[in-house]
Amino acid sequence: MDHLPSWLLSQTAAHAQRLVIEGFAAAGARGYHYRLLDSLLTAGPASQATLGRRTGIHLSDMVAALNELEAGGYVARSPDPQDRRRNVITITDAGRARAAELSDRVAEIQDELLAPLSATEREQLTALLQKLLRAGKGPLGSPSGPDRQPGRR
Amino acid sequence: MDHLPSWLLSQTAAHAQRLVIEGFAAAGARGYHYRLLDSLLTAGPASQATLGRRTGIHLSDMVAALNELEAGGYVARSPDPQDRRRNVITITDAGRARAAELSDRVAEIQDELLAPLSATEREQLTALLQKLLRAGKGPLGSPSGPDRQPGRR
DNA sequence: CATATTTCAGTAAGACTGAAATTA
DNA sequence: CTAATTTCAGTCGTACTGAAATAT
Repeated sequence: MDHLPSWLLSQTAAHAQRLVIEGFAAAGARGYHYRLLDSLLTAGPASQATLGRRTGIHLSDMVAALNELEAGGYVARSPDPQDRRRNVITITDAGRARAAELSDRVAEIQDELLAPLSATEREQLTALLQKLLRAGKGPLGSPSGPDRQPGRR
Repeated sequence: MDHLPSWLLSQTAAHAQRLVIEGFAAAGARGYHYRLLDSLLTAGPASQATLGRRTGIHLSDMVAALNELEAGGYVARSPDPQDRRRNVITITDAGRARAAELSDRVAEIQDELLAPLSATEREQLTALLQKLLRAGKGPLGSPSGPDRQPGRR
């Protein structure tokens, strides 16, 4: 049983998630919040659909997660004048501060999680997981670029 | 974001779990069932509490999972005459067949999951996850041996 | 017409908390 | 008394399905 990669992944992921939840709970945050703020910071404002593609968060979960971030003043939702189906999500100054705060916690969590591994082993693990993920997600890797103008016809 | 080990673990584990759920759904099973049957096969009959320690399944979830296995005729629950608080869980012949069936599916799933990795990389990944898990679970590793006679006083 | 986006209601497996009843 | 075991009722974060409403 402890030779099955799928089981090992579930268990280590559960362990990692325990640490994340524990680390974020004190700040009243959860994983989705950090994922979204980080994506907005590093890749800029985007529609909810694009955010979903970038972060792997389901569009149906996006609504509630953004509601929470908006209620905290960490992001702003504004209608896109170019495409009135869309909301443009922008990070606020408070959101930037929040992202920095959560980023610190995340760094601590990685250290705690990876404590049993050497620096070389950590890099190996990261590389292996990335390889697994990139290949597993989709044959073409789903570009997930910036919102493009939809074909007007 | 895709440099954070905790995030990579969540994502790869989610991917693995999609495969497992998909593979087991056709057989009307879920992960807990396989974990329990495998533990009964390889480590023998046990009380529910011991099974929980061996499989990492919560005792509060154990009840429902064993109910399901019992309803399928895969395990038998019988009171322990030595300690009337306990149930002794035993795998049946049907349970052994079920375990073999699920085991085949699990093997297929590992192949699909690990397809992007070479044999050496698969071993590396397994070893790294094991190291992470053993160190992370508990400083002393929680022996989880066979049911011992409780102190009679 | 088909497609994309946002939203809502509900489901699911896994992991957990808290408490009750029984027995050691 | 304390401690262990089984059971039940519920919560939680993550992930997903299906459908509606709106706009392209």
